[in-house]
Amino acid sequence: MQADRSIPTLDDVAKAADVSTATVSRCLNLPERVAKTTLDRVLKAVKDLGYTPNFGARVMAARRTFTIGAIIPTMENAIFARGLQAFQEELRSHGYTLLVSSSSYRPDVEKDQINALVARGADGLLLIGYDREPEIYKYLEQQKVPVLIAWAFSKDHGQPSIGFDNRNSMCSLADQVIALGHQHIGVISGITDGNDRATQRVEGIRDAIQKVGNDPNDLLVIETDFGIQNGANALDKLLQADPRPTAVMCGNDVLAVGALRRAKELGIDVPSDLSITGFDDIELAQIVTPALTTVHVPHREMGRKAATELVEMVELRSDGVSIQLDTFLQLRSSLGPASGQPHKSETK
Amino acid sequence: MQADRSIPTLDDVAKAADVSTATVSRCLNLPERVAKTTLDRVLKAVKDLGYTPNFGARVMAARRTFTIGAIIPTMENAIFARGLQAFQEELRSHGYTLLVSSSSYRPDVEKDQINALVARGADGLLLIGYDREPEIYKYLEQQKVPVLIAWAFSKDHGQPSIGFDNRNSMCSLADQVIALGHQHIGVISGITDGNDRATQRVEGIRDAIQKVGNDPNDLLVIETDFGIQNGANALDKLLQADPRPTAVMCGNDVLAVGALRRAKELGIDVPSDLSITGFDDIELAQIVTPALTTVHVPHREMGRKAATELVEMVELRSDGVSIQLDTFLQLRSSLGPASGQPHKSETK
DNA sequence: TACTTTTATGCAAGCGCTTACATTTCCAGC
DNA sequence: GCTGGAAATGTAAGCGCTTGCATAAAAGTA
Repeated sequence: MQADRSIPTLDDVAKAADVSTATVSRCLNLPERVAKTTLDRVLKAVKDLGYTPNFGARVMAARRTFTIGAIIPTMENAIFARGLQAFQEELRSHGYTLLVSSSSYRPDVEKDQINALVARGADGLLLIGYDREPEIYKYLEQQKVPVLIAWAFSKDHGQPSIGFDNRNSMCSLADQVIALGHQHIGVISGITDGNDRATQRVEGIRDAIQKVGNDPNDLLVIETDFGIQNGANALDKLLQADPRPTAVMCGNDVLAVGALRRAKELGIDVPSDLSITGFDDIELAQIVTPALTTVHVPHREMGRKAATELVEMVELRSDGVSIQLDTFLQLRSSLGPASGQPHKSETK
Repeated sequence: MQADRSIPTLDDVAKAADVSTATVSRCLNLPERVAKTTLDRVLKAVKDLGYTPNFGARVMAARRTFTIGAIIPTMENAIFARGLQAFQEELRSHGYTLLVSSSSYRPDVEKDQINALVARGADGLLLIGYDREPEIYKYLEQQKVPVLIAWAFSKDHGQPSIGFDNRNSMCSLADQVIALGHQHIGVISGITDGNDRATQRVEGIRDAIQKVGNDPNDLLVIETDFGIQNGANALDKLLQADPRPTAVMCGNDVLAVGALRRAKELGIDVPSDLSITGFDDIELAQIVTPALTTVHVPHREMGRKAATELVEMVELRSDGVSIQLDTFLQLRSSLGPASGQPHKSETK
């Protein structure tokens, strides 16, 4: 009961076990280089004193933390959660701890957090998307912290990344929408400024429009912050357009669910009066009624692979490779033929 | 372009600005105690070199990190997300950084993470619920890390906490369910072992049953892991019971949404054939069809208050107080009168 | 002008740990 | 019983920063 003595240090343990601090340190880090009997004695002392190594000191002396940092735009919903969970599990199996921060989609906050994480000695960083000030990349390079970008993939960026082609994926979905006869497509997008993923997705839709010979600039796009409510409000605006869109493509499932809800509130039937699509295929997408047509993103796989790759980078076995994952269309009932278009069940 | 020189240190800055390291340190930490001209010179050097303080060293020397750690059971869904977001925002306004880990509902993982966070110098910790090995509390006390428990409130525990009365809240909901004529209630609960919140919620239902003079031990309870799918599967089991329950009360909204989905798949109409209730009132609850009757928990308020209180504790202005928040019943359409019971719209 | 305060800076001692290198101990082999 | 090399342990020099104390410079004061 050495009650309120202060926190025990390596030194205390060394004294208790009657060895040098070096030996204690070795017991903790390279036990095989210590005689069995001393090991036992030291370990007992550690236990008796309830000793835990001071991380700051350890970091400083050993220059390694076995910590990986991740900064995601938001924790408020499932979009990043599933991938991150897989990321964490995989990291854990490699002996790393994950620390997460969320930036609320604000570049300045993200910058602070990158700083915080780096200063705290993160061995590596997982960041979402490419778009950020170049000086951040410069800083990271200078600090020699390996960075892996996730949720995006593009050949045009130097950074190693693991993700999928947001543009092409969305384009495929748009192809499908167009094939169903939709001429007037409205888009509810996340804020594209500083968000390459959102930008690419809108571009994908434009690509599809261009392919069929229409003018991509006619595309009706509403940008809005993240959130179900925002999706709902955006739909209102879209519905005022003339001609009114017959299909609304959303930049992500959350916005789509919002749009869906508002449509329901307004008595607009989905999909017969209006088609709505999402992107991500989060769990929510199959829960809502009607279930959401969306682009399926392999979140777990992405998280897992990101972890293995980042560990490789941290342990200097890799300079960082980029991996492209495949998405696929998840067709569900929220997408149907354009109203007024001929289709099977049409009676009039 | 002092290209690949190594990471700049305080020393480098001191040399560049031609002052002592102490002065540089002061410029960074107590700028008001430094002459304006030197301040400018030092700040310029800091900028030129792209200097960032080494956190480990700083922690070691100053014994403060301005970091708060939080360990939540899961990031995979919104249950903790909203509260945590508010928690983080509030912390940020006090100058603290939040680091989050998730334990996947596994006590051993949680223990590791508590260790990791403490070792990393977290100034304070936010933990969910009371139930964990006593030695963890002992360790935390020894390490002098203030801990605040959230998402639970009870007078029977020594730990300061901020939350609500899980038992009473669920009891009120059960009262309501019983008042609607439901005699056979099935329960889908999270795993109660090591989870006081889940335990309390089930107890709350038993309380309500007892109040009306029935035997609380007759209550049909299925425990299952977290997840929509698990909720769905649990419903299957519950439906095999004889007599079949007319109402299913779920330990949280996620399980409830799963049950709802399965009911829909089985062609069971909610609420006319079966009532389903949740707990938490996450966004999902009002998105599903029919919208979920649930217990509303003031997540944001809880997060915000937890942050202010924990900061008080960390800065030794408080020993930790416990705060109880109120929940309220959020009645929506997934709960109706027991089938076969007389009610307004009954025709036969 | 000489003397006391105040303000700005420097000096140097750690903070708790790791690790290269030095030293001691042990034991196989003769 | 000696000797040499391997194995175990100790010594001590940092890692990069903060901060109490000492000192120097500036500003009042009479």
